[in-house]
Amino acid sequence: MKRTSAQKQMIKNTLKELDHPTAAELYEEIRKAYPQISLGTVYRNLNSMADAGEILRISFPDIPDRYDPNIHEHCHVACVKCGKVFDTNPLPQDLINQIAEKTQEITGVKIIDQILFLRGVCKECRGFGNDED
Amino acid sequence: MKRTSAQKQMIKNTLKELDHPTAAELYEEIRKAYPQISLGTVYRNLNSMADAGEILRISFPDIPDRYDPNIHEHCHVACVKCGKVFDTNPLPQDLINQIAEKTQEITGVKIIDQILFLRGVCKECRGFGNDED
DNA sequence: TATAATAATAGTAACGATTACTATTATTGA
DNA sequence: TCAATAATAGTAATCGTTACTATTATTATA
Repeated sequence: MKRTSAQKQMIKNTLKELDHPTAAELYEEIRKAYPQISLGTVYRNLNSMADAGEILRISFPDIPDRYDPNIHEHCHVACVKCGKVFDTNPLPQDLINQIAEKTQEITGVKIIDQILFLRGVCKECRGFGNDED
Repeated sequence: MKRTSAQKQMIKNTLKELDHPTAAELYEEIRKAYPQISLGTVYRNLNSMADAGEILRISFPDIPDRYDPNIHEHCHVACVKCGKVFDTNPLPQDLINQIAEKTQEITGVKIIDQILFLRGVCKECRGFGNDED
């Protein structure tokens, strides 16, 4: 049967404090208060929470996975320069669903997951607007 | 200045023969005719072609990148079981563009790339329809 | 409350995709 | 023909993540 642990709680709490952290970022943050925590423990707990649907795993190519305690958010943007991930909250999910349905017809692949996957350059990395807009 | 090479040509040709191959799959196929080719050479050429916009790199999380000589295709589905990638050709790109534009407003991230990222289970892996539909 | 069964952990090794490095080979402009 | 230098082959290294294993800690129950 499932058991609690101090580590699990720390991971949950720290996840809420940081903004879309990677496993490594969580690890480093928790280590400040609890140096003996293991990176494997962070991954194991993140995985089980994600599998249980308690948190969201955000997987973009080329950058480490990031995690989100807000499971209602379903679309993110990643900055190609710093790798930071942003919410895109009021997003027309219906449009994405439409596309998925059509795709299923065309390809015969039974769709179980759709993620619109946006990449760009964030304000910070653009130097607050002095670049090309 | 840029130079030609037999390897580069083989990679280009084999890319057209296979269906959305990975670098490793290309490597294995080319090795049949030219055993001394190096995996690094395959990667290097795929990268330079992709950077030059001559081919498309398809990056899904958890599976190795796949490559497509059809640069007009912009949306793919991947099977979560076998990792195969499928085209979804007549796809409403405008919808995706709409979403991207709205996202740029909300987040301030200047969007440079949008990929709708569909995952599912392909016909083959579903056993030709004897599974749940 | 003590204890036995066994989740969960820490620490480290392994993995797989990709990139980096380096000595060698091959293309090409002169 | 040949010198300059892209491109290569082969191998080592990297990085995010998972696997492994001995140890620790939780919890149901005696």
